[in-house]
Amino acid sequence: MTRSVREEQASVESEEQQELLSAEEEEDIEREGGGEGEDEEDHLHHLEDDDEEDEEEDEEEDGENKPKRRGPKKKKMTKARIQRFKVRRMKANARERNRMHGLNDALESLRKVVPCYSKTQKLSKIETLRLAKNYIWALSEVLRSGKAPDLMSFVQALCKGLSQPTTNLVAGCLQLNPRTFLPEQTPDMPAHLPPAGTVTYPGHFSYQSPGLTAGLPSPPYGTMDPSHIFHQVKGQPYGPLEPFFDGVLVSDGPAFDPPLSPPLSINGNFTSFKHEAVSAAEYDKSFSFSVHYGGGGGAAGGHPAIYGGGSNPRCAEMPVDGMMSFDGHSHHERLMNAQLNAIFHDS
DNA sequence: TAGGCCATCTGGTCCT
DNA sequence: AGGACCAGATGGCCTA
Repeated sequence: MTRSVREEQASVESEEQQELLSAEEEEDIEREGGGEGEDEEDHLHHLEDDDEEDEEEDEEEDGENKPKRRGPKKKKMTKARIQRFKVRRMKANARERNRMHGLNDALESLRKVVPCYSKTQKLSKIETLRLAKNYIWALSEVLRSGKAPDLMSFVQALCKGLSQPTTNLVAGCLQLNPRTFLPEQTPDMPAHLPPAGTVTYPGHFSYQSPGLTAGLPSPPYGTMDPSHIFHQVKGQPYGPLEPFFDGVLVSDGPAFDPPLSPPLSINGNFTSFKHEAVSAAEYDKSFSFSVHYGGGGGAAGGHPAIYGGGSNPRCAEMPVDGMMSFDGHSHHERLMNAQLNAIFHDS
């Protein structure tokens, strides 16, 4: 059953319960003070109620067989009490449903601002949270260090602690569209995006979150030049995130546990970034990374998990339709693709 | 068929 | 008292 069908069914059930609820409320009022229900008493008997009615009962029923219970007397559930309990329970259920829907909505919002958003292939709740945590951590590291990480370490930062399927999804997503991770402002930027929350610096790109929509909280991404984020730092194999990967670069699993509150420096000096030129020839030579990594060995062959996992449907058949995408190939995207090529081919 | 994921129900606890 | 929050239980759906 798809989620939408589920939700529809849930809403139908909810409506039915609303009707039932109002009907029972009437019934409750109608019956107030009358009747002594015996049928549903057993499983509701433990419930306490403060009604004045039925104060005296049950005392001699158990006799000496059971030890006397301390505390307030348990009161028998009358029909009216049962009805009130049901109404209360249904109200509580409805509230809980709404609460969980709100939680899910928030989670959906999070999915949209995290890399790899796809309408058709949604990340699970737990994976969304993990990826969001990694994303925040990686971006914070970039801000803190003031240096650009190489793409490899950035991707690995995103994938730390994620399941194999999600790792493959992230890797595949990155291959399909590197700018999904750190898009630049382009003329084809969705017009509905509000300028609010968009921080711009002279001479730099104004970064907007891929899935940012009006009404959503502004992610703390700030502004940065994507080419700086993804350029490979020569002589610096892992970039500023290197300490973060020491000893865990290849490992995959729950070992990853970055500090809960990474130092965040929003005053990072982005103007000190230098462009590292990638020639068009170099780009053309290496622009063929697709399909290279989907071998299917997973981490078994000693490779990082992002190169394997061909058995995973989430990787093998990447849903492109719902994926966040930006038309056209900008210079920056070509740079990113070139780096991706280098990464996936070198390993 | 087992396992993962999910929605929902439920009772307990805490807070206003 | 009532609502919010939480965690456990349960059952359905999907996939390998």
